[in-house]
Amino acid sequence: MKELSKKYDFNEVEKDKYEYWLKNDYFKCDEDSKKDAYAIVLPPPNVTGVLHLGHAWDVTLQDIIIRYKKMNGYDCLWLPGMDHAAIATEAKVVKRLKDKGINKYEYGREKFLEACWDWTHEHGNIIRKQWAKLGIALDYSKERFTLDDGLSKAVRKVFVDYYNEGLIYRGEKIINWDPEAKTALSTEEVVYKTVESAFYHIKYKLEDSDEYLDVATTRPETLFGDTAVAVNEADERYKRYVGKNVVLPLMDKVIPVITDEHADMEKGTGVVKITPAHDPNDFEVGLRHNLERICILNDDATMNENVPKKYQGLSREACRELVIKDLSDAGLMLSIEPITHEVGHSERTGVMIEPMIKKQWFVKMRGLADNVLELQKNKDTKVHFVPSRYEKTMNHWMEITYDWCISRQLWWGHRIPAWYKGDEIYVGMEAPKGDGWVQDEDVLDTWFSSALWPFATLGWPDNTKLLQKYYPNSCLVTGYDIIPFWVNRMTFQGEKLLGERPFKDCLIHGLIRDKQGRKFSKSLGNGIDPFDMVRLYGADSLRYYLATDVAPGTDMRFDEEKIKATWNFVNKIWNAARFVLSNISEIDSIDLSILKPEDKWIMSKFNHTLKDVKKFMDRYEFHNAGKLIYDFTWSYFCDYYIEMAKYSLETTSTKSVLCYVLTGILKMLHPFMPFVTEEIYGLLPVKDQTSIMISEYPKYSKKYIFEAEERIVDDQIEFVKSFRNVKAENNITKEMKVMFDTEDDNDLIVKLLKIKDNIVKEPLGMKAYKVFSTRVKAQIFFEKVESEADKVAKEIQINSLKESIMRREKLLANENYVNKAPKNIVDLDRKKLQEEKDKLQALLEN
RNA sequence: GGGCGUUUAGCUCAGUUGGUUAGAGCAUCUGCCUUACAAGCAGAGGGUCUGGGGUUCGAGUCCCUAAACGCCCACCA
Repeated sequence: MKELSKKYDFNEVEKDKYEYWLKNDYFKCDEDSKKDAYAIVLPPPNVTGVLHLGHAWDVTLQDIIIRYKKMNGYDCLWLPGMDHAAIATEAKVVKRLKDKGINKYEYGREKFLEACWDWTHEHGNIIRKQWAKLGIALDYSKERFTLDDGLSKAVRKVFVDYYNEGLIYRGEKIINWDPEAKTALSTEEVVYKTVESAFYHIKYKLEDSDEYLDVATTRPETLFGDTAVAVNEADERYKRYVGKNVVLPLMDKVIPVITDEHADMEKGTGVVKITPAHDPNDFEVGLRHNLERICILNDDATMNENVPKKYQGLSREACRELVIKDLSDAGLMLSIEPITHEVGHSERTGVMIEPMIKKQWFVKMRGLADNVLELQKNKDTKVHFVPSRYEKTMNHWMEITYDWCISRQLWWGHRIPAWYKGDEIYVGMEAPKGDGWVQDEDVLDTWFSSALWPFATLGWPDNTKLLQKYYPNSCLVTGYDIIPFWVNRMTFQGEKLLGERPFKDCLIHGLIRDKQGRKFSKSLGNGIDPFDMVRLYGADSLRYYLATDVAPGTDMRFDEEKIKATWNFVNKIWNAARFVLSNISEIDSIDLSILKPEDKWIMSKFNHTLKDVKKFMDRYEFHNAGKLIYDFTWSYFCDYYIEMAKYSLETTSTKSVLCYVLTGILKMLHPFMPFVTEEIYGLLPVKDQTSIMISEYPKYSKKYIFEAEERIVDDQIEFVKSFRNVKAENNITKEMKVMFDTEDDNDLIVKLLKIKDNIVKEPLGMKAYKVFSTRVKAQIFFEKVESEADKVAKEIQINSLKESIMRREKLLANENYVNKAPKNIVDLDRKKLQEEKDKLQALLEN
């Protein structure tokens, strides 16, 4: 038998396990098997970088589900993959090339894409190694990439079909422009930040008059694009100006004063400048009044040729300063009122978003979203969120959603399958026949392809075996921050294209923060590399910590001390196993036909625990399941059963129970700690499989519930605890004499108390002090000289007992309580009352 | 401006459908090298559950209300 190290050595244990699992194909699904299917698609990490703690958390939860379901007899598919992350990866590659002195546009589309593929392969390999470190059971034979041929085909199919159905259209609208990445964005890719700014009150003089309108704006530099000034029709203050013209400051130009519902009498001065090309509301106003749209910005947010020469080429910031100065110099600036307000920034590049009018491709959302809302009304068709409150996040989005701008002015991504020839347009799976067709330069939003992930990875649009068996997926696991980007879109796409929800359950977790509750960020330098934690404490410790620290859906504050504590737990298991293994090496079967009371006790406890653990596992409440296993293992099994077992190690039942329960613990723990459980399982003399991964999850068995023995041993333990307490408080040493008086067989108590050598038969003197219990019908006497402090302590104890007795008597005298409360609760109170009375009696006698 | 979450021991977190005197880990204090584990064992102290009101025999748990912190959504010129 292999000599096990005293201290748990995760390096030794985790070495080679992953390769072993892979080699034996334990991670592979079997689409031909008759077993029920259980499928999860991995949220594909961006190939932008490497995995962080959030990923580790996300994949650990999924691995726990997969391993648990596998052990429960399901044919499991866990499909891995990565996301090409169009804008994010493109930004990284642009920067890498720039560092080498290469400009993207001079480099050319083809070579640039090669550089992107290089980047993808590099980071893909790193990510695969990281997955292996964490021990996650991914079926690599099914691995996909959001930009591979299959996904590309699916993307084109959706695009073409939607186009033909009128669900995808090309149009000129105000979109969110990222002047850094020089691309359009969707509303989800815009994050609002509070910015210090000001309301600039500007004089718009009436034509041929000294009168003026006070126009307030936060963006004075956009006045060059103004084509009207609007007031509300009902606004008495401005009625007389309607239909007249005002002179646009700094421009030799007049624009009309119009009435429009958009002008709110309550807001500002009630006069609003209309810039149809740079504001979504103004765009609508412009449509209603047929106003000219003057774009005043270049794609990099510098001023273009539509502004006066002196401002051309300036950045929007520089232009604003100059405009303010020029307005002030001209006496046209009425006042500057400082404010803070929310301004949209690009989620990726961080720069301020410029609303611009552009021709882009859109998905018409209303119908698609309504379909989801309809299906969410029925429990058989809805996506079940865990925790359920996140359903509201999705539904709200479905209610307010806008048409989705899907075209991106990038190169890295799925190129839009549209071709142009003059005014003609062709949308199709392949390039049209004939000369002169030019393909659309743009690519699609990266989320357009990832929205198809739950089914395109299974072969859709072909009706494959995989698709039939594993769609809808059983569960999706992701963070709440991804709901708007991804979960929502997978849902409407799956439901539209396949007529069914993409996954039955959606397990949502939170974000990981640092110990002060701050987000991890590069600028704070508070980032934690999960693989540093793996190096320090092992993957099992990190996994158990991540899976059990918080309840589903809530944020986690990262605490390295807790990973350390988890290592202690693993070490505890390791040593318990060491003890068990060294005592059961010769058994070749498990014989539970004859059991001692303590055997029955631990068997009962094990079965109760198992039942609850399964309940929690099925509900994705891994923090509850983990806690139960922890308590059972440490308290019941290690602290009591193993201690009791030490006195009957030669007995067959003891050996069998030790082996049986240890096996059960390993199996319950395996989804959380795959490495150490696999190691110990491999050393067991009796087991059902070669690998714990493919072994069967323990089954709850009523046969091994022994209520009577459970209660007897519980009572004995209770007695042991109270005497240990007295023993500690009175410094009872090994040498002190005690007398143990019992009616029943309470040998166990003597053993657990380790007082065998202290016991004397003859009665002790008059100063004997007594510990006793009615439950086990036993008393212990020992000599004690009562100090003043003891007397005080005793007095306090007596008083609190009296109080408790009074409280309980009053409660039991309350008819309302006795009649309305459940019987078992009331009975418990009665029992408790009697015990308190006995205890009081004993104290008074001492 | 809407919506959501959090607030429980010194710290980080649990706490099922309301039901014994609210739990865990870490930290603290006391005593132990007891032949699996001193990163361990045996004990102890420490919270009235953010404040206020209500429902109930009974509230950390349900309802109303206030506050602090955080998040999401929203075109405030």
